[in-house]
Amino acid sequence: MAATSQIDQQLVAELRERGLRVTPQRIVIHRALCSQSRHMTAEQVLASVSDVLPGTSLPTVYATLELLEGLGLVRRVGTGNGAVVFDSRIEPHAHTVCRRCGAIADLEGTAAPDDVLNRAGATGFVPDHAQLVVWGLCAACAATAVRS
Amino acid sequence: MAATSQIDQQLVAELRERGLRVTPQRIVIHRALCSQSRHMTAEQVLASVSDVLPGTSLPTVYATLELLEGLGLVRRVGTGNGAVVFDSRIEPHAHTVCRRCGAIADLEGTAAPDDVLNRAGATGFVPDHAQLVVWGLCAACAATAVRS
DNA sequence: ATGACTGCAAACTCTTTGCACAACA
DNA sequence: TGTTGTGCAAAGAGTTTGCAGTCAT
Repeated sequence: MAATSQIDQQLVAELRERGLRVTPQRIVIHRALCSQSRHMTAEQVLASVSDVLPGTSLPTVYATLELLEGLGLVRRVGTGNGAVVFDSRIEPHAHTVCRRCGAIADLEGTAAPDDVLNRAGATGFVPDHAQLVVWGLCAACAATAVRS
Repeated sequence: MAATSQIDQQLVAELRERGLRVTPQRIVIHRALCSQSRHMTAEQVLASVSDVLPGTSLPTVYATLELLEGLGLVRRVGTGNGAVVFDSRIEPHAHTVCRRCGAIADLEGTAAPDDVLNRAGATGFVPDHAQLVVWGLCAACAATAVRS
């Protein structure tokens, strides 16, 4: 694991600070999430990681994703159609999900309103993150749907 | 299926209009979702339905929930922690999900901003529904967390 | 040296599918 | 009466668990 990039350094610092071990798998999985196009499933992470670190197993991927989520370096996005993807973008942003093909895309410049967090807090709930998912048809699927 | 309530009538009308059959299972499953406390899992729906209609099967519950979702009478809410629940409230409203105990609650008076739908539409995406989920700790879990 | 982490295999949960029977229209 | 819908059983996908060996510290 040479060529310690800035991305890696952040992870290593977080791990060291908590007395957790720095392993090649954790480095590579974190890199995969940060560098690849976003919204990766566990399977996609494994595929990406396997190029660099053959033999890596799916249980390790899941364990590491859970760890990274706990460190706040990765977000889990659940769409409700059964798909769960992991996103390395921490800043609040919405996602669009196509009902037909399942494609997930970022929606830039759309944060969940503070209003919602405040309202949640008023009920005694302690919010830490808001996730906004927009359902519908992506441009490609909408085009074919019209034709039918 | 006597005692046709207003809830039932809406379902029957929708089914008839599309040439679909009106079956006891569909009536009872729809009633369960509308009358019970909200956010039911498929298993919970089955349990509730089984009191009235013993022998009802899980595949039928899933098929009917999918049908009702297609009719717009029920919403599927995916939280990302693996739980998928069904909600009979159609009006836009947010949900809070507890990271610790998994409890799901409604957040009144919080619709996803039109802004988001407009922005999604600007990308060619055809939105039909926005789902807003707030992650954090529910009041009960937050209280015990502080204590530790 | 020692204890945490990984890999393998298997188990587990949730959901869907195939097919024969039943029942709505 | 003709299909559509249901129930049963089994398959399928995705994720988690147990355990032995390995590796970071």
